[in-house]
Amino acid sequence: MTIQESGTARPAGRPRSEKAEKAIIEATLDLIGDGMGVSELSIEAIASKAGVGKTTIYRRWSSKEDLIVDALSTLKAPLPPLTGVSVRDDLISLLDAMRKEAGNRRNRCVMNIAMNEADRYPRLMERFMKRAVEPRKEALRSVIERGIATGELRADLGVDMCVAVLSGAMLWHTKWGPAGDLPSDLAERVVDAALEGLAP
Amino acid sequence: MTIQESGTARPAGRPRSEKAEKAIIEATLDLIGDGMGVSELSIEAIASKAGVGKTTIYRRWSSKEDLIVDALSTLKAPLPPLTGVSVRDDLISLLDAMRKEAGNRRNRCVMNIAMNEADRYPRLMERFMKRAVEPRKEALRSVIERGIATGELRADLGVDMCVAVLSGAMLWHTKWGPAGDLPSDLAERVVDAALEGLAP
DNA sequence: TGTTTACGAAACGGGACCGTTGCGTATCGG
DNA sequence: CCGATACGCAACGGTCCCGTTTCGTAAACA
Repeated sequence: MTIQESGTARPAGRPRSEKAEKAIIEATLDLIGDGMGVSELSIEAIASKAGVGKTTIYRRWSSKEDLIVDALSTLKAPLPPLTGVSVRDDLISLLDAMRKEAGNRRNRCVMNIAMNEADRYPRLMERFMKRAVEPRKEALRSVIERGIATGELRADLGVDMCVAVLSGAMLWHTKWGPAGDLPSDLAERVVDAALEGLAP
Repeated sequence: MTIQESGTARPAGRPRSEKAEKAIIEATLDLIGDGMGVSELSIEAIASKAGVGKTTIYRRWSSKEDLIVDALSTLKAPLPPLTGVSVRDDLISLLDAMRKEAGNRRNRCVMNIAMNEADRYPRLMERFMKRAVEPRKEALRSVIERGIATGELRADLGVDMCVAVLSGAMLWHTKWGPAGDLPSDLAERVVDAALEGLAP
């Protein structure tokens, strides 16, 4: 037994390929992005698409769920910067970020997974929710709470109802709105409709 | 060749069992209700759950998709009666119907299928949308159009935006709201929040 | 150079379903 | 009773994927 040089113990032998690992994650996300559900994803398909042997996958992850958890974790969540000037502007920024993400194939299908398979893959979803959904929900909540504090929003509705109306309207458009990309002014129109109300 | 009695030609031999047919449809809906996606449904599982031979299924439907189309078609769509007095009351009726349906295990999972698998099973979804989604959307649209005509709703938003805000808020609650059944006054609160707006 | 570990490829036995076929039985009309 | 058709059941060969193992090769270190 030799003395390890630095703090990190460098194991003997050939090191694991970073490139293979990236390729596996990418292949996984690509397949999810092509509309695959969790149960339809097969290790063989991922390995084939990544140009990798199955062994290389099993060496790193002990189950399909573990792999998917790691793959989803690499999806970064860059929330848009908020000016903090008016609540209306910040809400538009947040909802417009939702619109842009909905235009991305990967993000859209990941959202599908989040909505459909939560029951069957609870710990996968728990982690994914924490990583991707909660930050957005929290950002929206904090803007709404600020609006309630400054009087820009009604205090009697509750934060959840405000979140529901705003993000629900965006969600509806991504799912059942006219086909094609969402119009670039959608976020602004949604916020104005929600803030001023449907009644005159 | 004998003369057929009535107009309907009664084929010779043992008639197909109505009971088996019902059992197959029920088993299919049950499995979907248990969270199965379309691709995970297997004919063998359906046959087993229905207490039926696979042959009995293949004799009636040539593909899994055909069976699912028929099964989904049996889900009735009893829209609530509308008083036609105030637009607000009719909107609450429609949204409360959504709330009640969301509490039903079968309907909830059918909704999941509609939202997730539309890309992969287009003709299945086309038929299902026509049968289950469109009538509700149309009912909502017609109430909203009436509201615009009578001046109870703003005319400048467009019908789609109103639909999005109202049903989007309900959709959000069913998916990401607090766990458990939706509160019984949810529809009323959603309608009031949407009509009067989030701003004071 | 030799050791150690990772690599891609291929093959394994096993399981789930597929869609089909044959079997013995049940249920209809004639 | 007879012919026709449907029934449940079991079995078929075929495909896909599982998770594991073996193989020859590649890349790190001593």
